Amino acid sequence: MSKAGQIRGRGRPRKFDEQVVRQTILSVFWEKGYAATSLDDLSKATGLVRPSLYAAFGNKEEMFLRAMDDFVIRVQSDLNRQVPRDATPEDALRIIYTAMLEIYSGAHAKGCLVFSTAVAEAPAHPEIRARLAQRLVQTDAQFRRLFDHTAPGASETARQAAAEMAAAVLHSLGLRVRAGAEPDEVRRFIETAARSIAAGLAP
Amino acid sequence: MSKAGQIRGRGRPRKFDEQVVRQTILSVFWEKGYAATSLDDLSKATGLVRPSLYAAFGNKEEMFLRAMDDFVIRVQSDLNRQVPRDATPEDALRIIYTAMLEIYSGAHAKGCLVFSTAVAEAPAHPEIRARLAQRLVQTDAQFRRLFDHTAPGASETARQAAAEMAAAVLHSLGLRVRAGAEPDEVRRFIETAARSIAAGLAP
DNA sequence: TTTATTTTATACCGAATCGCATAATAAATG
DNA sequence: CATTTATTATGCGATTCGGTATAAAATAAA
Repeated sequence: MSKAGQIRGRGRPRKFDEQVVRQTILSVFWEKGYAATSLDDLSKATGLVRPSLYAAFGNKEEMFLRAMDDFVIRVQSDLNRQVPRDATPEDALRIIYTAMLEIYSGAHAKGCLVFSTAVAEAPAHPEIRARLAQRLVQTDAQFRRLFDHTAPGASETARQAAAEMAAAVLHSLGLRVRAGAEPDEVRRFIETAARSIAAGLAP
Repeated sequence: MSKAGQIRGRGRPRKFDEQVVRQTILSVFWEKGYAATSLDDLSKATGLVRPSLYAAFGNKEEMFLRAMDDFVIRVQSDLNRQVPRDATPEDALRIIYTAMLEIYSGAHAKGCLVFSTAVAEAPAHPEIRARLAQRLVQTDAQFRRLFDHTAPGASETARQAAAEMAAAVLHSLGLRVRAGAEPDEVRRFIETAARSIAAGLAP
């Protein structure tokens, strides 16, 4: 309860910033994965003692679900900032994939919190699986909207096919970075993928 | 040591079949993931007591590495059995993806042991990461060879691009099944993917 | 000041973890 | 039969795990 933070409540004031702590939790899960992250890890990283973490964010799974949300928010805002409205499909894909490569190749964390970390926990945690499934359909839909906008001349089936291929490339991108692929190698992969997906929209 | 099994050694004979136990270990890791699988789980499933597991297969990470190998062997033999030598690229992709969907949609286990489970452990376990990376390049190379054989008329860059796209679709396939996508939905994804990749090889 | 409320700090719980040390057992070998 | 070797069975040990109970501290409201 009382996560508003706006109005100072009645009792003892918190000595932490909820947004900062959420970003810290995200970074720990991102770096170490779900199972390998202990509540002690989170406690040490955030400076909050375990009962405070529970009171503020619930149990470990709820913390991870929040981290997934925060991860998606960060990615989306990054993409919205970088992708111009009037790009060609090929350029848009190049920009998106390059931005994702940047995100996936962070200082410590490697790969995607959703496509590489959440995926492993999906069988055991229905909530995580549901969120992952939701993310997959949203990604398909976003690419679909991108192509509806940037390649309105292409057929509907072509746009749908391109969207699914574009999503597949994104999934593969996360995997390749997580596996430690060389950045140059990944950039080449991005280039050929953008080109061949766009080719399916041209004629 | 003494894994040959061919000649009965000197000491007390094993009362388990190594191949059977390896398949059991694979199925447990496949179903529950790496971190969520305890040595007790493996012990119960195999009927072997923990020290016997250690003596025969090493520690948990070594067991998982073996499971990865066994998984790949099973997949490869399945594909070799199903993919005809003279198929078109489109048919070959359809057959391969459909077979993989079948494998990924097993009774209990859902998804790919390599692309969904090993991926999560890659940051913490260099050996697993190395094997995952190796698997990625081998998959690319296999699709490349497939297209070299089934679409010799296409340009080299077209074949290479198609191979990388085909691998990306495979990675995405594992994710979608793991996330609980409906089989019909996945089959439709397979169909459009096979078609659009093959289209890039035709002209 | 007194009371109510919220957060923090300390300490603890029971369960589960991996790995191993040791002893009992079963076969081959001399 | 005695010895050697390999496997199995028992059990522990030290640690870590997620989660919580309880008390101390800090602020607002009465």
